[in-house]
Amino acid sequence: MLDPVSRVRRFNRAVTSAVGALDTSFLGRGRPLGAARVLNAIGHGRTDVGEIRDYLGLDSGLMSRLLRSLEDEELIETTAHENDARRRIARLTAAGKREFNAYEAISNRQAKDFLSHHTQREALLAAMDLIASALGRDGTALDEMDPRSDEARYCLGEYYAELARRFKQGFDVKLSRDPDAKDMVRPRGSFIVAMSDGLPLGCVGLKGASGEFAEIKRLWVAPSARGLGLGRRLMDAAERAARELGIEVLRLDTNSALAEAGQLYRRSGWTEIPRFNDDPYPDLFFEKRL
Amino acid sequence: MLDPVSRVRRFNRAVTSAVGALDTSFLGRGRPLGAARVLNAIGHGRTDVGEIRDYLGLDSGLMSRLLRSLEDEELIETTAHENDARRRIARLTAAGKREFNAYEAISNRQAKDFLSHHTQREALLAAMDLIASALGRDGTALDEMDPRSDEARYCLGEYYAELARRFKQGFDVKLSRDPDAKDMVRPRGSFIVAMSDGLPLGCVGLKGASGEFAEIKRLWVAPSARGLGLGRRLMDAAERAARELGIEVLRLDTNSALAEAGQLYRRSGWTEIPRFNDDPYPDLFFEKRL
DNA sequence: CAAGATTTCTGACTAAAGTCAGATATATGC
DNA sequence: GCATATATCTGACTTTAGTCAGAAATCTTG
Repeated sequence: MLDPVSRVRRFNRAVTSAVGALDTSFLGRGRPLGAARVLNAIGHGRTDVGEIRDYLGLDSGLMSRLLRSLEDEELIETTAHENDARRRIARLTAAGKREFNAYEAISNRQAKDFLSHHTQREALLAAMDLIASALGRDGTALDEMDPRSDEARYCLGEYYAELARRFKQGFDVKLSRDPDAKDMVRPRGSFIVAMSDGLPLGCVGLKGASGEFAEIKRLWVAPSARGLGLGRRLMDAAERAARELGIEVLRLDTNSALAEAGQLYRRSGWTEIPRFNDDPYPDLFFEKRL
Repeated sequence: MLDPVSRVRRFNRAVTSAVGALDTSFLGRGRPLGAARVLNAIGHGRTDVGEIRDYLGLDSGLMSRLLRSLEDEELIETTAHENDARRRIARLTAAGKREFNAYEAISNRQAKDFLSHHTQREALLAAMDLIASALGRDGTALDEMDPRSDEARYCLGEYYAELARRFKQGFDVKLSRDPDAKDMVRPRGSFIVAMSDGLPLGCVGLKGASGEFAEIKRLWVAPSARGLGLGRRLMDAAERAARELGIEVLRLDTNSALAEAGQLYRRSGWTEIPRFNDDPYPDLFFEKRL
């Protein structure tokens, strides 16, 4: 009754039948599922035919025919790739955009209906985030971004909110040494965001150009993505960026209230050093030589 | 980025591709999905051909052919139903049992692998329970059971644990008026368990034979199934059972720390009355005339 | 027991998905 | 420039799923 394996399998069954219902709803617009999937992939910005084929796992012959059928419906147009005429680029026509929007509307309404039937909205959404992250962890990509981008600012906002929750004395960015965005952009530094299917799941900043060492700042992983090794991946990526920038010494500060972070640093080759700044929040200081 | 609808859709995408992988794994044994599904349904104890057809949503012609193909492989045998020779009963042969076990082993290993890749095990399982309950709520059946059955005892254990967590002074069954199991079995009373795909999600007891009124006891809903109206359904079922048993007055006691329960009673026609017993735990008392 | 209903089976189809061996056009490396 | 690799397309298949009409056997009800 409490066996974890049966619980996972119960989840699988529940989800399989729900997904079955989801699939048939796509047939509501008089188009076979294959063609609908290709149309959606194009609508979501995948234009390269080969990329769509890989993404959907289709045979090239089948893919070709699906493209032809969408062309016959005048929903898409294909052109040759500008640098490589072997490759084809597919784009939605005006009618194709309308059709794509209709599919989007169906999906959005379904999602809304699902949510509206439940009073446990937040718990349900948190559970969905957790599972989507767990299932999609191989699909989590680390992208270098500007720390002023929407994605980065979302991560930083969540990071500050979490510090405020976890520090006894609260947290106010203005009182801490908030790094200048330019110090976390090449060529001085870097800012990396972990993105999973459009949702930011974590970040880390590399703040350079402050003399003999650079600093790791703002390491954060979304609660729904913890335990998947994402913190480690972000730190590795930041170190890689540091090496590319010719940085030899890295430092960071943290607080002993953030136990997981401290563990991560110790386990990945950082050594504790004495306080090297006067920021009021940290009480633990680390260094790593690359 | 935080839009609930996008979060639901991200979950759908993650799960659809995971389920896709799950489906193809069934093909790993060289049998089309349809036949594999029928074999599994029979293995899980569904023997009546018509029942399987309804469960899997298959056309009778298709079903018939799938049965033939499984028979050709000598994985199943069919016989006529003993009371109705039109109906057919399907059973696994020894080879069929081996094959079914192989499918079970694949599913179990997949579930185990999934869990072993994550350190957030308990959080993940809780999230899966929540979502499975939310998706499968139409499939939650209320079954009358003996309060000494495994399912009932699991529910009661969870119920006591929750009271212990939520009451400031803790909770010890021995100090409360624990009803005799016989008073919650027909013809005196009843005990109802909400089952969803093998997992007990809630319970309620109807304790009769104590004079001029019967009592509702042990109303519990699993955390993962709250907000789905299950408490209401359980109460309705208990009242229905009470009417069948000719009971005219129902009473119950509860504690103001269980706010949701109090709300439910008030909203479904119960009226508060003065204390009618000397149990140390409750501080709220209700009555309903049927 | 006759008429009608129910359950399963069979035959004759269609649609969709998927496979595979070339053909064609283009790019790349020596 | 030529051999080789790559990307897409076409034709000729097969498999799987699903539909539908009607046959055959059996049950139910008046």
